[in-house]
Amino acid sequence: MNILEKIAQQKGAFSKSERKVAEIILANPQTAIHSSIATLAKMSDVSEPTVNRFCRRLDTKGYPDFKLHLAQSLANGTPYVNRHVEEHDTPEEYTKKIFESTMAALEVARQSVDVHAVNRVVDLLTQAKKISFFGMGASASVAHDALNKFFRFNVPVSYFEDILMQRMSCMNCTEGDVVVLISHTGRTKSLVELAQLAKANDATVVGITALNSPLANECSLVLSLEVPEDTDMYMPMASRIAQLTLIDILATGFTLRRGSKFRENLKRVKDSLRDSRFDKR
Amino acid sequence: MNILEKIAQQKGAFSKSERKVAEIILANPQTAIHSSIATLAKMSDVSEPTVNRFCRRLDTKGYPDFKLHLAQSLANGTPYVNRHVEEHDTPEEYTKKIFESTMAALEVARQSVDVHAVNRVVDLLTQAKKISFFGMGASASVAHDALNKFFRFNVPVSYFEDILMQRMSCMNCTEGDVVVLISHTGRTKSLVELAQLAKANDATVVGITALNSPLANECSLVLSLEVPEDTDMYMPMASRIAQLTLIDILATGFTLRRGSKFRENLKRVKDSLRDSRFDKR
DNA sequence: TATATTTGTAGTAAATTTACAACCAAATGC
DNA sequence: GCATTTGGTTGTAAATTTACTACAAATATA
Repeated sequence: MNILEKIAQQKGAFSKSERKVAEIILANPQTAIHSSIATLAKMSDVSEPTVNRFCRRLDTKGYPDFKLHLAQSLANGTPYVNRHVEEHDTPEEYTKKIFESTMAALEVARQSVDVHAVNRVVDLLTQAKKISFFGMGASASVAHDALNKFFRFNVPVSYFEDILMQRMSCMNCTEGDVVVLISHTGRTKSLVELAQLAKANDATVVGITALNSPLANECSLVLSLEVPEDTDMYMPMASRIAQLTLIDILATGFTLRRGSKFRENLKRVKDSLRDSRFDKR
Repeated sequence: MNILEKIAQQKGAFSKSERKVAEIILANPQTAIHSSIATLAKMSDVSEPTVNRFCRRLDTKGYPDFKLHLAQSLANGTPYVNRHVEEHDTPEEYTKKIFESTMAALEVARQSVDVHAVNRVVDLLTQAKKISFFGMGASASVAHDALNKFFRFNVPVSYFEDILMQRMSCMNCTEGDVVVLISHTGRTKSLVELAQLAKANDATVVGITALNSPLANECSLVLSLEVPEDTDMYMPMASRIAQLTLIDILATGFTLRRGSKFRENLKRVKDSLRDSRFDKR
């Protein structure tokens, strides 16, 4: 794994002085690889052995070995690291951090995606008589987005915010219908109930959720995403972006499966929006 | 340039002993980065200073610096680029491409964000009496997401899908209200109308949209995002993700501006969701 | 107050670099 | 044709920098 990401991740487990070292390195990794242990110690305002201990804590043999790892992480430009926003960050800083954290989260998510599962879900979706997307809270907007995408495909697709409407929709399911349930934690009670309801009515239930969660256990098929979430802010951010990207992937898989003729149709759908827009200059 | 290639290229220009060093390094570079200058000298059957001179000939500061360069060359990694999905891509391929394109798009977006504008919008939002988010089509789910976020802040916030409701909401604006309009192209007629309506009623109109677009021209303040969009699929993908990230940034700026006491309140909001969830194992 | 954890000091070992001398080969002068 | 010079290459040894270990002081924790 990217060692910068590792530093950011383990920052909580470090001691006070070690954290100082971590800060300095994260703030300026390019400088770090060109510094000796003495220079870095001085920059971080700690002693040399502390830097050394810091390196060991990251499972490296020592400082030179650590530098090697760091250099490799930096090889492809600056890597994206999940850095938490802090109290006194300037707008410039938190803007940068959020963009980079989001990118880092996507990288982690990418590696955790089960491509075979994606393929099977695309299979299911292309054969579905009807597709429904449901999510609560932050995941509701993801479901909403999925609706937008799949609606263009001229497929019967539904999405409801209202719990009762969701229930009724799941009640009316029949074989061949696919219900996609979106939840980061997989512990939202009402979604688990929807899963049970839909399954009882012979629908195929796909979960975009955490593995082994109550929701996952009720699903026919689970697409799991591993996302490092910044809990300091008490708001789901990265998970939602990863879910949306997964929706993009499913939608793309769908159009590819349908072939080029189908995509011409998509263009017509897009063109139909022309009247609602001002002309391009 | 990759230093391994450089060694291979310059091999002719080396002296006899230096060439020996080159051979050894090219044969097993992985071993080289973990060896000291003494070990490498012994392996190549030359003296230590020869190795040092060899390093300098490659425009490095010395042996440690050379090792750093070598390590970077050995780090396997491809930078993120916007790669278009193609007709016959396997699920593996298009999954990878979409993730990478999304990350590449975020990187571009990050560089195009005007931090000062972000800061001013955060200013406006923290002082707003009421905040509204509107968007059509794909941007509707972004507005929806913004609602989710700002709702937690215990601020009067609204979002409507229905055009008439949107209109009425803008009609009822008064000074101190902020209306945030989201549109990738900035050419959606109904949004431009909303902007005019809101402005006529003394609301501050913020646009998350393209610069110099009809919508941008009606806004008090514009947050523009430059996003490379994959038009082959006829679906907005990257733009939406960038917009969401921008919403995350605004929300984060908002909480930071409100101070730590406010964030404790956020935690309470989050905790209040506990009853609707299954316990964590 | 006792104990564990963290941190720094000082000394040591290792590694890298420098300075210099030996060597070799080609070129020049005698 | 042989000695001498010159330029470059290589290795030895010393100097310097660098990283690490052991232990003690300081700090936090029970």
